[in-house]
Amino acid sequence: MDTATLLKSKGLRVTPQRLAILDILRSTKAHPSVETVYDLVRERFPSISFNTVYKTLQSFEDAGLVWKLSIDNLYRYDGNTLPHAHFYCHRCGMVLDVNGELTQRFSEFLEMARKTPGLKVQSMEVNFYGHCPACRY
Amino acid sequence: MDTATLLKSKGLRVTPQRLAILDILRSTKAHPSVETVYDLVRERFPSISFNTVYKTLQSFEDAGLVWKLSIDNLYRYDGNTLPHAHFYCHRCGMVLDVNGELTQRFSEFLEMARKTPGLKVQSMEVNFYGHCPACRY
DNA sequence: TACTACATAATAATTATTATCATGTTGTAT
DNA sequence: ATACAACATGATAATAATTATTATGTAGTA
Repeated sequence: MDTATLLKSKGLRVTPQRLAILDILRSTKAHPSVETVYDLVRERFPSISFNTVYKTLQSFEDAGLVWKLSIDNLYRYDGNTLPHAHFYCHRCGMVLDVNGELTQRFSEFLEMARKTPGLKVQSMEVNFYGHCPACRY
Repeated sequence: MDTATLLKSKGLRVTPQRLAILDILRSTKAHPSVETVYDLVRERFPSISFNTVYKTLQSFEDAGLVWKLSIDNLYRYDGNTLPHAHFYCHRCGMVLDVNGELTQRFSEFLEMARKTPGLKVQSMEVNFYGHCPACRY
């Protein structure tokens, strides 16, 4: 779906800044932090403020357009909201999607937790930590 | 095992502060933050510094005595280092262990991720988010 | 075209985590 | 028992990341 249409469909206003920010998240698999999105969007909007990026990402998450991940005590944004696990490299800080068999099991895991009496489970995060291919030694 | 013996077995020095801190973690299921451990240990050692608690917890984690969890961008310490999942209540901030069927599956999940080519997976965190029994409405 | 509600930008405050360094204490060897 | 080297502690400060405030600007709607 077209990015402007996507924003409208969630009842969000369409501004050049928002289009740029959402386009960035939709086109990367790098799971950028607010800071990184800020750096990227400044290439096109040099005068955009950090606060705008921060608040915009927040509203995107509230609308369910993006996934706000908490990995190693850092927030990272993922344009892919489908359930999947993540890997964090302790050496270089890179965040990768973990694909394969795990992804199918992911939802089963969530369903299992939802059966815990008393708990109202809204979301789930699965984070692996270690070294990525480039940093492996 | 006796707490002093446990410290020694990991090559760590035994001090009154360390005994108190490790005892706290071994006797609670509350997954306290550094700040909370600091508050608890001050009941017995009113002049202990935050830094001591912070550094001590860090060395405990390095020695594998405790588990440093990253949940909702906050570090929490768990005296139980056996693999298990956690639940975080967005309302009250409480962290609970998730027991049952999930715990057995936890290690399978880790093994699955370890099969991902190229990755060197060291650890794994599974965090559920939602409302706890007391905060459910 | 005008108007209202929301978005933006500049700035500042807050919170959590980590660092520095002088002094004190533990473990070990005498 | 004593002394000493290595590490722990406490006081303080710095850092890093996240969130708040507010005046001005713009999108959406009538």
